[in-house]
Amino acid sequence: MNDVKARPEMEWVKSGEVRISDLAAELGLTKGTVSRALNGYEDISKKTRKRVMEAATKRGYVPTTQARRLAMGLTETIGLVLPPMPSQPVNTFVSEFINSVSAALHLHGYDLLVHSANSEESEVEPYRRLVQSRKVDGFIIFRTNEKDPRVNYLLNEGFPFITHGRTARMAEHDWFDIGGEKAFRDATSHLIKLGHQRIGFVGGGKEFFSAQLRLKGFRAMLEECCLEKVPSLEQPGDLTGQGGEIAAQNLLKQTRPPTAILCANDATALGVMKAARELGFNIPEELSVIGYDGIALGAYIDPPLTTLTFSIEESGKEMVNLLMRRLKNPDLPVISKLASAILKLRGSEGPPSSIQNKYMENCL
Amino acid sequence: MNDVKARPEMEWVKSGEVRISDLAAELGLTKGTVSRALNGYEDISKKTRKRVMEAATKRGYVPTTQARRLAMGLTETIGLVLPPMPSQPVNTFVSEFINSVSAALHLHGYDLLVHSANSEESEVEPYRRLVQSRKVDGFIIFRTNEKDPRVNYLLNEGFPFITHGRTARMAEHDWFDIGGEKAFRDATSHLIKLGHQRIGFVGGGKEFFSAQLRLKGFRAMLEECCLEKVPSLEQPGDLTGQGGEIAAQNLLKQTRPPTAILCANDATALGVMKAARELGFNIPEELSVIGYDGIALGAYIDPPLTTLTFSIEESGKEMVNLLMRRLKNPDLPVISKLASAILKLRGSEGPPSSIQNKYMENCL
DNA sequence: AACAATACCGAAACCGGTTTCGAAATAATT
DNA sequence: AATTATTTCGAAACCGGTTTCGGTATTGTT
Repeated sequence: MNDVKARPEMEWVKSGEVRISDLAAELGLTKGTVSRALNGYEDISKKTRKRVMEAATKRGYVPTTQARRLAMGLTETIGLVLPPMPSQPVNTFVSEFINSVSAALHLHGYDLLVHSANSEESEVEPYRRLVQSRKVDGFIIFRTNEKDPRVNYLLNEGFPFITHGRTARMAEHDWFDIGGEKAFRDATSHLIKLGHQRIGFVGGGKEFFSAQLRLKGFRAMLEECCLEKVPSLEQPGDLTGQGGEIAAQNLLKQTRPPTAILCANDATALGVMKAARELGFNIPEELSVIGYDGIALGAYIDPPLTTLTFSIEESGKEMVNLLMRRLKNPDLPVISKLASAILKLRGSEGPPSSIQNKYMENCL
Repeated sequence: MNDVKARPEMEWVKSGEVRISDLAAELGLTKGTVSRALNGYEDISKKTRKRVMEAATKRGYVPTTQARRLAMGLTETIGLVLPPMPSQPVNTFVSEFINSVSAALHLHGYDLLVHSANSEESEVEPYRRLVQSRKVDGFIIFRTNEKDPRVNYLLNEGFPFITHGRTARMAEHDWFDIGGEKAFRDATSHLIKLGHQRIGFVGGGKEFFSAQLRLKGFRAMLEECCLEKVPSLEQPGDLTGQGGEIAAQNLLKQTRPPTAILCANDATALGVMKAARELGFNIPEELSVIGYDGIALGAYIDPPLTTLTFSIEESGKEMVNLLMRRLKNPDLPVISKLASAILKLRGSEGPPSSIQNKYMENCL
């Protein structure tokens, strides 16, 4: 019907127009034989294999993915569902993560299907759809909650996935996480050594298990250093900049505000810094702030944000490896990997203006 | 082989296990009939259609995507190739964009395939692979260059795509862009009205056509206001924070540094602000800075970044609409949409410390 | 030289759908 | 009642590959 190709300067053959049957006909073979020749079966003579290979490259034959996948009964595709965006406007983590996951998957011949979650429907709906229509072989889940419906659904379904972050059912599924406890112990220790005694904490909501672990590390180090635990210094957050703002206001408007604030992630820290500035606190002279994630833009703000971090690229690579292992052998026992974050000092923390370390002297 | 399902609490049937042939057998029909019944063909009696529909929902039948797509000869998938990341660490634009595109595609029943570009190979290689293996029906391209190899390749191939940003061959392909000329005219005018006379500009590299247009708008407004064009005040950039830093140093170390700097995008602006601070310039008192993109985090830095912006969500939606139109009818004439950015004042600009507006008086 | 073993390839089924075509059954027309 | 038009569905081809199975040709054995 459309023989009007209408692009005269196109000289070389349009690629992707040659099918396996064309190759077969051209070579006087059947498509089965051609297929086996290309896929390295042993029952093909070196001579014909060579003929087939050469013809394939010469004609630019590339198998149609859809057909191959249908025949082989797999999709070679991994799904990644973006959490509803409005809740996390300030986040380069996502794109950096997508990039690393996509690159890692590509090494295994897999594609990445990115799906956006509609905030009006249930959280598991996108997963259900992708599973039912068999569009993916597995999932990469991040921002996991302690009790995560997505995890529940996929576990129930027996569908492969790996989470970024631990969950209440972490013994039943593969996961990758960064040791938030240890990280926050380190960060807290660092602040205490600088002389801070009233340290605030902005969390990530009870539902985020990993964020809870950060709180745990914070508390543990406080106790270890004999600093009293002040409930009002622990504020809930939601891993967003806005949540950080609100929490910071709650902290800094107190009669005895903290001299330092630890944040469950960098986005929160940005919000905290914004609120602190608006309330007239100088950072880091009057208030130290430490974040978590190591997003690249943290280096570009004033002052540069001190943060706890683990290479996002590494994370993606690691998760993909674990997931590939699972896909190759679904019956393997559950595996997990806990990476340790490092404290990246950049300038948003320092000694408090007035150092009163009597507690420390008593204790350490 | 694995009859050890090992999940006793799983009561309801695992979804996705029923094929169209199962349905057909159960109903005493052929799969062809079932298929037509489900897809609304007119040659099916209402009675059997109802039977089929009910059986389908009852058994939870969902067609296997791969098979359907193979049969229909389309992939219902759009490709998006991420540019190499190292060059743009500070950028939430990407994830926001992916999110909006993905959501918009979903409304049309399309999936988004995100591919990462390997910086070691040619820029078009990922596109070539996706085209040849027939994994996608079309592309969404962003960060287009004036002479864009990707555009050349796809045009030559006759493969559907839409660009975010104009190119030298914009008359030959669909595109969506934001009117950078007009936007920078507005921003420049705004600065001039505030009293600025020495205004710097940090560009996005000659290869980024849209960035060039922003420069054009800047120059046009300067001329319109009878301000002399100072070549040393126009610095090249690369749309990254680092590029912004370098450019800012070049600008601010001059004997007569500018009192305001316009940046080709927000990432650049962040770099400029960083360098300015390090050189001891107060923003906005001693230096006004204006960016372009409207990334959300701009609101969370100090001072909040004034920027030119157009809804990223709108952009994604608009581009998807144009692309869908193209896919439905490849022979339609080229179409394009130019949206206009708005100047979002947030605080990183203000009047210069010493106002000397003799030029303006002469001219306006 | 007769027979068994091996190498090599063709034929056909299959993956799970869609779509065309024609035949049978039913309804409408004369 | 015979003929024609419609409705409704079955049969089969098709999309483009992969994989199993069986049958020649070729080689190896005695």
